Amino acid sequence: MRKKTLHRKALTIESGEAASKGEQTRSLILETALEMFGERGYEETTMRAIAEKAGIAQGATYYHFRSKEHLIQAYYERMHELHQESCAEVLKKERTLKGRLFGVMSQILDNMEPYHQFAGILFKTAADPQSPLNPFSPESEPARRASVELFAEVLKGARTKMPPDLEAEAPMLLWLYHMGIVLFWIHDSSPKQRRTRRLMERTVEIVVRLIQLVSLPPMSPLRKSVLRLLTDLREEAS
Amino acid sequence: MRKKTLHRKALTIESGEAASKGEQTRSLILETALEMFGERGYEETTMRAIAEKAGIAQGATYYHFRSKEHLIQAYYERMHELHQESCAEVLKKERTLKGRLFGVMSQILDNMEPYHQFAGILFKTAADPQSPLNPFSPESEPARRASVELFAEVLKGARTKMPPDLEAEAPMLLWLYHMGIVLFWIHDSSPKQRRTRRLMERTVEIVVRLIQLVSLPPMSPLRKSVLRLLTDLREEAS
DNA sequence: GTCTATAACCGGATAGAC
DNA sequence: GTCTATCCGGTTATAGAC
Repeated sequence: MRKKTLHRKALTIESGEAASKGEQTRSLILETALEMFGERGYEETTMRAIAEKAGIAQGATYYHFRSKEHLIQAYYERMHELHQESCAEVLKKERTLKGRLFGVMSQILDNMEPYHQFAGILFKTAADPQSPLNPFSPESEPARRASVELFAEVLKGARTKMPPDLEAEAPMLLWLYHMGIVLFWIHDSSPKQRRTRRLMERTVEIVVRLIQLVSLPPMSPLRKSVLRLLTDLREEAS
Repeated sequence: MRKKTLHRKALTIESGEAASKGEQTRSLILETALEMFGERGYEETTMRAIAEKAGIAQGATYYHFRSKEHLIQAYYERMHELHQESCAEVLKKERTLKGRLFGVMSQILDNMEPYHQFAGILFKTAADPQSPLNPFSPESEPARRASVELFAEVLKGARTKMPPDLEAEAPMLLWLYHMGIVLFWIHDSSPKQRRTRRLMERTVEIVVRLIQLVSLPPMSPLRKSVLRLLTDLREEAS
C-alpha cells in the first residue's frame, strides 16, 4: 500500500537506517514544496522558489519530480495514507452501517480540511483526462482500488444485510458517493465547509435508507438492471 | 440568449449588415484558434501561431481575448447555442419523456463529438473552482440556468405526470444527470465514445423508471427528504 | 476604439556538462 | 545526482498608427 518513498522515509525516521542521498533530497524537496504551497498557494509558488528554499538547483527538482504536478501527486498519496489510518479506529468501534459510513466520511472531511484551498488546484489537475492524477486513469488504479477497499470495509463490518448482487457492487457505489461529496466540498466556500458537513450528514442517512429500500423484493427488477449496467460497463472497459 | 458577438456575426452572414471591424477580427481569431485546437490540440497551439495564421499581431489577440482560456470560453458558448438549436427540433417531435430525454441527450453527444479531445482541456479548466468557466461558479449562472431550462423543456412537453414537489426540482436533477454523462464522456476513450452512448441509452431508461417509481405514494417520505435537502442547500447558498 | 510592431518578463521544462 | 545555461510559450508593456 505504502509508496516506496514514504516507506523509506519512515524507515529513516523510525529506525535510523540511512536513506540514500537521492531519497533525502527528494524528501527535502517535497517537504519544502508542500510547506510553501500551504503558505503561498500552488500557482504562486514557483519551482525556482522551491529549489532556492530547499537549497538546491532547479534542475535537481526536475530530476526527482517529473513536473510541478507530480509534487501534488505526492501530497495525494500522503492524504490517502492518512485516511486509511484514521478510519481504522472508527471502523473498530462502529457496528451500524450508518455509524460506520458517517464515521469514515467525517474522518475524510477532517483530514482534508487544512488543504481546502489547495485541493481546488489538485482537483483541477486531477480532472484532466490525460493526467495520471486523474482518479479514473489506469495509473491511479491501485489508489482507486485501495479507496474502494475502504468502503468495502465499511460494509463488511456492518450488521446490515443486503442481496448478494448488490453486495458485490456496493463498495464501488459508496466510493462514487464519496467522490460526489468531495466534489461538493471542493466547491464549497462556506466557512469551514459547513455546508458539506450538513450535506454529508443528511445524505449518509439517505444512502442507508436507499440501500435498505433497494434490497426489498419489489425493487429487484430496478436493482438488477442498474447492477447489470455496472458490470457491463466494467466488462466493456477491458 | 445569443451572445452579442455571435449574433452580429450571424447578421453579417445572413443579412449582409456590416459587422464592426472589431467584431470581424474577433471572429477571425476565434475561428482560427478553434480550427488549430482541433488540428493540433490546445497545448500545442501557441498564441503566437494563432496570431500568425490569422494574419494579426499577437497583441491584438490579447486585445480581444483576455487570455488563452478565454478562447475556450467562447467555444463553450458556441456549443451551448448549438445544443439549444438542435434540441428544439427534437422537442417538437417527441412526446414521451423517454423519447424527449433520449433525443436531447443524443443531440448533445452528437454536437460534442468533434471536440472530444478538446473537451478534456475545457473540462480541466472548468473544474477549477476559481475559474469563471466552472459550471458551478456565479459567473456561469446564466449559462447554467439556460441549460437547466433545456431540461425543464424536456419535462414540460412530456405526458408523464409527477408530484408537484418533484416537478419543481426535476429539471435541475436532470441537468445534474446530464453533467454526469458528460463527465463520463470526457473520460471515455472508446472509439467514437460508444461506451457513453450505451451508458446514456440505458440510464435514460433507468432515469425515467426512477421518476415514475419515486412519484408513487409509498415513496413519498424518501422523495420528500431528498427534495427537502435540495431546497435547504439552495437557501443556505444565498 | 482598433490595431501593429517589438521587446521584455516570467516561470515551467530541458540539455548537457561535471 | 546535481549544476548551469537555455529554451519555450503565455503574458504584459509600450509607443505609435488609423
